[in-house]
Amino acid sequence: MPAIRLPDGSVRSYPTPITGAELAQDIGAGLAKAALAVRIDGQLRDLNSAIDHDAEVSIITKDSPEGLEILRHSTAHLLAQAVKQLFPDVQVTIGPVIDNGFYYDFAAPKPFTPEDLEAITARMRALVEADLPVTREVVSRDEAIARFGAMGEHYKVEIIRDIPAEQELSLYHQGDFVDLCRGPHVPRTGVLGAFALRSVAGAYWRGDSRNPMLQRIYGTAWATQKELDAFLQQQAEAERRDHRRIGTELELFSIQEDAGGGLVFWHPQGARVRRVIEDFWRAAHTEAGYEMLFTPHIAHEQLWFTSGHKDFYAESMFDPMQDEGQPYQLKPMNCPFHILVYKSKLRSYRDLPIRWAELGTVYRHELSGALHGLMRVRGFTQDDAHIFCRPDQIEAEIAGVLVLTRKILRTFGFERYEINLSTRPEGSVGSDAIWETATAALTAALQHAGLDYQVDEGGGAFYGPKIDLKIEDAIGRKWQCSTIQLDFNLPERFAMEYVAEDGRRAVPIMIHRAIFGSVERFFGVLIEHYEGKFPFWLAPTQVVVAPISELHADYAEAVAHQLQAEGLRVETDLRSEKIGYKIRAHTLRRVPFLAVVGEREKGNGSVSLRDRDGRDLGSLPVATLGQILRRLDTQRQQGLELA
RNA sequence: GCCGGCAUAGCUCAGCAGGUAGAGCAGCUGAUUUGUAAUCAGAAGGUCACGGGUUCAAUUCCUGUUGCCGGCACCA
Repeated sequence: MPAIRLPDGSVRSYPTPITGAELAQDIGAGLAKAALAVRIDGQLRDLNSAIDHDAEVSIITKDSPEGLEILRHSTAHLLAQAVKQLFPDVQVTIGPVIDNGFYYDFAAPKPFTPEDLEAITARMRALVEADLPVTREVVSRDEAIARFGAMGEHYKVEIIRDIPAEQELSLYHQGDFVDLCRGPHVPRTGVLGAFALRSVAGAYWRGDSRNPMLQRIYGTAWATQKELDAFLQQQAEAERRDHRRIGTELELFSIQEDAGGGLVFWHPQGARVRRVIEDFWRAAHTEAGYEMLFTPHIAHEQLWFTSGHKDFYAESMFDPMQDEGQPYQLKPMNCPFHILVYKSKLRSYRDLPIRWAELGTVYRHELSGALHGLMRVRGFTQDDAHIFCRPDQIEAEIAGVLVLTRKILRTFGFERYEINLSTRPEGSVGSDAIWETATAALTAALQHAGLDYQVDEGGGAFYGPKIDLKIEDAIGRKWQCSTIQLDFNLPERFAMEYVAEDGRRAVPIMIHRAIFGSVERFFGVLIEHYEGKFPFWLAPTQVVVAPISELHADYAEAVAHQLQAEGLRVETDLRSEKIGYKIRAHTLRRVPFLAVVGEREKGNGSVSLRDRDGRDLGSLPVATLGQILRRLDTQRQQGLELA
């Protein structure tokens, strides 16, 4: 005689065991219709599982996160059912829920084509239409193996063999389809519907590149068609922001087949932006007590044996080149060079902390399949810096890095971060004492800065703990850029030292840190973050002066010169085109301001100003415009408001 | 690196059961002298990614390479 307590605190008693579906029906017809599953004493179960004891029960609908997950999982099963019907010789493997959707991996003799996806989608819709009941069956391990073995589902058999013996095995049936699954699932296929298959791709069995490659079909599923449409629209939005497309359109950069993949060419418009970014970076670092270094791009291979890169990082390095019988190595990192500068003379404890920064271009042999626009390249410039300090200075230095990092990121409009503190992993170098000191210092610095962070236990590098920072862009995507890493390894390997207060030699602590990470990648993130609409201070071309007709060309040039004299990046558009044409052209280029000059403006020394969002900012004297724009530029304002 | 797809003018894309190609935009020339998101006209622009093969004939079919796209794996 179960007494059931509902989430609102009310209790319902029933004379006999009752299923989740019956309970929902008893509460209300609307709920019964929306119900997908039940939670019984915290356990998610199928809707038609029986409740035979006193319990806390809630009905799960697709409006809850759990409900949506079940919906997606059941849609993955629906996909598998459709595939099995259309391609009987395909074996099923796994079909989990992921962010925004699901996938299902199949061992298919022939890869799926886009046309196959359409056919599969159509079959899925038919199966929804058929409204098949979804039922659960508990089976013994031997029986499960026998059944899937008989069906020729060898991957399933392998999965079953790996499931711990004590765990109950359940099968889910819907029509002719049966799958091994923990569940829970929706009660009927008819409740599914707001889904779309998105792509097909290869994926290794069990994620191991030594295993055979399976065919993975990705899909997305939502509670309502409206949410599905919104999601697809958001995907389209992300596509519109694609830095590769915008980069070509705005002539910011290119990657040339003739030169090779992953090697970036900065065109004049992109190079202007980079220059502004780098100038700002240098100024901010100088202000924060850093000195700038320049170091070579190659060095004797031996240096990389000393650093350990040849042992631990060889796969990511280009092969050495020979010169006069000596092997030279293109650098994948800057740190050994900064260490050599440190070691060029004896250092005192009084010299510490030493902060050295370099926009250092490095080359890494990324696998060809990993390359992606500016986000993953083979040659890139790190905004690198190394701090050498005493153990007692760690906390203050980390705090300083955090302040500088936030200051710089905020200037680009990044205010929200996700921060991870990664602690000591297995098999790491360095003493217990130094790991404790360092980890405590990192923690203290984060706490004093009032920053929220998550601890990734054992997620540190073998050479030291680290803080990683992900920035959130304008449409909520997260990008890993900044990193602060302590290093107990390299100072030992290079036998770095300083003379301590007591006259003994001590080993300095080394901190690696980057704020942008890679200038190329950060630029790519900026393009997507701004959708190519750079704030005024970053815009490659800040103003275009466009005359109404040739009669005003001289005046337009005079205005442009005057603004250039203020240090602004100005162009004129003297083409024999109507003003509407020029407006359209420069608006599409995302130039922040267009200064239109005609008879009126020429007459009174003004311009008619308009911004790229189509706002008419009225008429302004040229001198006033110069002042206003100068201020926008130096203040690095995000928006284009003139006030 | 692996699986699949793709590669045609500067860009976006048509086309070709095998008979050496076409549009829009951009660029160029000319006309127009323009008032807030596309003025008109003309000419030009291609080793159909690159190499090999099949064929009387290859941009088209086969094959290798390179690059790109979507994933996977990788990113101490």
